[in-house]
Amino acid sequence: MEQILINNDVRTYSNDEALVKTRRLQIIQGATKLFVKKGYDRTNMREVAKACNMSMGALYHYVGSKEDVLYLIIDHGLSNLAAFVEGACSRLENVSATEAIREFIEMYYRGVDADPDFTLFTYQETKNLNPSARRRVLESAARDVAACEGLLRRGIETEEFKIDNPTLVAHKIIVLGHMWAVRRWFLRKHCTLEEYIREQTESVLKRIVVDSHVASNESKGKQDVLA
Amino acid sequence: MEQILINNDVRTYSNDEALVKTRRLQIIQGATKLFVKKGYDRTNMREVAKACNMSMGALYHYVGSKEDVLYLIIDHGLSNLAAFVEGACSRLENVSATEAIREFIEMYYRGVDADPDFTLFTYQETKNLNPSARRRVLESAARDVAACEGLLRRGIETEEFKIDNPTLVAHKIIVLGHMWAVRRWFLRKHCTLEEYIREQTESVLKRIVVDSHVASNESKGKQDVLA
Amino acid sequence: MEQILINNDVRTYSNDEALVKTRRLQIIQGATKLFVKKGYDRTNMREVAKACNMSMGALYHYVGSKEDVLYLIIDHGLSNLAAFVEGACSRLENVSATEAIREFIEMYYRGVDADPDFTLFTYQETKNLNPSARRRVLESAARDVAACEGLLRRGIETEEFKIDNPTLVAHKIIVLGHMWAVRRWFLRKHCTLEEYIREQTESVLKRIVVDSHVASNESKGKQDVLA
Amino acid sequence: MEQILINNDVRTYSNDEALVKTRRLQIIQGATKLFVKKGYDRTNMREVAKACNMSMGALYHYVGSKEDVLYLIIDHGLSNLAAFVEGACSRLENVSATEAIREFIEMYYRGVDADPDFTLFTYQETKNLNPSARRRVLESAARDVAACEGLLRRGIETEEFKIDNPTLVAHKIIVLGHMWAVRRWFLRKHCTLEEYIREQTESVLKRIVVDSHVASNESKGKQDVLA
DNA sequence: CATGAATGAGGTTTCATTCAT
DNA sequence: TATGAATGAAACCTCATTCAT
Repeated sequence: MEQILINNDVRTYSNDEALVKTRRLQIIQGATKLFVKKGYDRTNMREVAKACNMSMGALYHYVGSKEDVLYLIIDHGLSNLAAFVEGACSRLENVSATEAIREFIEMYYRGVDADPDFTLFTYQETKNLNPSARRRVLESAARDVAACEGLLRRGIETEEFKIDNPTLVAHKIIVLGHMWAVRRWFLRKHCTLEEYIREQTESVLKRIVVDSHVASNESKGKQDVLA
Repeated sequence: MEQILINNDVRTYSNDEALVKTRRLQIIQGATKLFVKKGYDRTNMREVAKACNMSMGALYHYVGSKEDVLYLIIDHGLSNLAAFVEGACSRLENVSATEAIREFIEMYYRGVDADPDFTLFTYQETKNLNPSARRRVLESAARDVAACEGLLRRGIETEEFKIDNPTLVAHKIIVLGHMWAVRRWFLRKHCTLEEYIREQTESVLKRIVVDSHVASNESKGKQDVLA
Repeated sequence: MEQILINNDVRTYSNDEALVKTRRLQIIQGATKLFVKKGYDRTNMREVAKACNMSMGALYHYVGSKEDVLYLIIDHGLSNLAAFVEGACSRLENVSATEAIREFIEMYYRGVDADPDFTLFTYQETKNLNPSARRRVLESAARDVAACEGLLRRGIETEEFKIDNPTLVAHKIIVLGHMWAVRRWFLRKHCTLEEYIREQTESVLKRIVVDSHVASNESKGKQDVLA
Repeated sequence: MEQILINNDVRTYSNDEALVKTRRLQIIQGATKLFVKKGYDRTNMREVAKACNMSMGALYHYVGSKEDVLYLIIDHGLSNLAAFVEGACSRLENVSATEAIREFIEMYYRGVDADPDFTLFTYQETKNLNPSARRRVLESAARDVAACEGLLRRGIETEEFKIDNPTLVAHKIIVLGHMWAVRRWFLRKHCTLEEYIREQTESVLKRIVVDSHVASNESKGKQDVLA
């Protein structure tokens, strides 16, 4: 009888961790494309195996179930995005709040754009996850909002910003980033990523920067608006 | 040869149009709840029939396939929302552009809130529609944006607004409305619909109203912010 | 509670015999066309009702089941053909055996041609009848052969014919008549009914007429062959 | 995208051609018996699977649909019969036309007798095939007739035969072969295959052989008739 | 006598998962 | 470690028949 191992909450029959990692990446890449194109439920494991250049048996060596594949994909995407966010925040500790928001938006939106399928995917398939996995996704999403909110609150403390409900503003920043992926079919026809980033950035700053600070940022802001 | 009647591109075996309408509404109401909760693919037709208080046979009297149910739901929701939008726009012909945008946002967001399941649903299940039905959904979504864009352009002509890319702004107004439904699980915890509407309204207006007009609207705007 | 009546082995709720007859003819005509085109099993009762200009309820007033419809069709066709055969035989009592066979073939083949759908139908759908109805069909078919065989035996007795196995010859005459309907798709392209009848007639007679009689029929036979 | 392999226009999920061949033969044998006994439409796939000693899933590994099973059966039977016919014709190139027809009839009828279910089947179920498969069946049937007609025309050229409409005669030879299978229920009671073959052979030859040749074949012909 | 809406058993087909090789 | 044939439960959909109107 073969030994059953659990690695990262997902079953495998292999105890070669490096191999498991490699194969699972292979699975994530193959399956994401399919799931995004056809939807999770409309894709069967034969197709997944094919897209990963594996046999069905091999697939089930590194994964315990179809839902595990979904979980791996989402887990992978969330980690990537979380790394983006963490990296951004740590690098923004020493700039002005205004500049931090500017940079955060730019980085987050570029992070979404780097793997738009993943973002679209979370909007469409999160409901198919089991409750605990779903909670993880939602918590992760909330974490992004919280990170952004942290920057906003810093600006409030330094009196650069005046915001009634920073959570709401942070949330808006985040979801408008997601929309760049989710509404690609529409936005692609009407603007570039750079335009989109500038529009959301200026819009947010105009809403939150207190008047006395506007003056100091005027030159840069004006350039953007006039560009 | 086969006795197949079509209403609205959806097959029925009945000639009684009123009955078809009633039963289909029954189906739409029963199925939407289920589909939103479990997802379209995870819900089977036996469950749908039960939720509609019908037998399977009766269900298939008024509907040709499972996908038809999806189509009916989306068609119904789009019609409702389109009616909202049209109604709004016709009533806003004689007010100032600023006031029109205020009212449009209020009405659209309340429209979304009236049936949040439907909006969430379109974000999750549109991909399961056949190409022609999917096109209809996307066109309808584009129509909402266009309606809003029309109001913005009116403001530009009257020089109330100054906007670089009105399509982009209109799109933002619309999707932030959708987000009220899609991200309910988050937003419910942090604000009411009224707050959400006010936040997006003020944010947008601050971005687009030209300075000389800000003065004239100042009293009202201040009230909002301070409320 | 309505009275249940049986008429001709088939259930009806009506006791107006004339009406039953009319409606059933209506059913036979409507259903035969459909059954021949799509096959008995592929045709549903909704389609049958439509083809008969009846509601489903009306259909079931005059017929107890779908199989009853099949039974009525086959019964009707067999009666017609049996009448043909009986009529033919009675009119042929006083002619020479050779002439009788000539006329029998002509009449039988024309009988088949008068309703080719029915003959095709019996070859395709007899197996769908219940055992007792199926036995009736087979017996009826055997009766046709027996009638023809009777004419052949008459010729043997009068020494017009010399036949080893009259049953076999009679059977051939009958099935070649059926083939005119069953293989219509092929024969239509290569001959007319008249040619077909002449070919089978001459072929049979050449096989069975004793030499001394050939002389007496020579003039007519030659004409046919040379025609 | 989907891993669907096609062999012979019929879907399979297996790459192992030999296995596919084996399993399909298994399916053909199991299903033919059932389809002939109960009819195609009255037989369900569960029964087919059981008759083939397979699970439903295994069945659908080697076949894409129920209609595919029908198609495989008919394709298999047609190939067998075509091989018979081709073999016969090639071996008959160097014999007299009379002898060729004798042998052709013998071989064709024995070919029908080797798998009478198949012939009966084509008469009953061809209509259930999709148009393109149906055309193949009809073309194949026409090919048999054409092969026979070729032999007849050879006899006409060598002046062994005199025939007005060789197509019609060839057609008769073929369908009377089919009738041995289709009307087994009748013929079995009245003659053996050998008698049936002799009867049709003599009948045909008497019809087509020109008088001067009859003499030369007289001895053999007489033997046959008297046997 | 006539209607056609309703029923629900049973049909075909798919697919996640296992296991012998 | 790797393969892919096999399983069978469960999905969608049809349709003969009944019965309230």
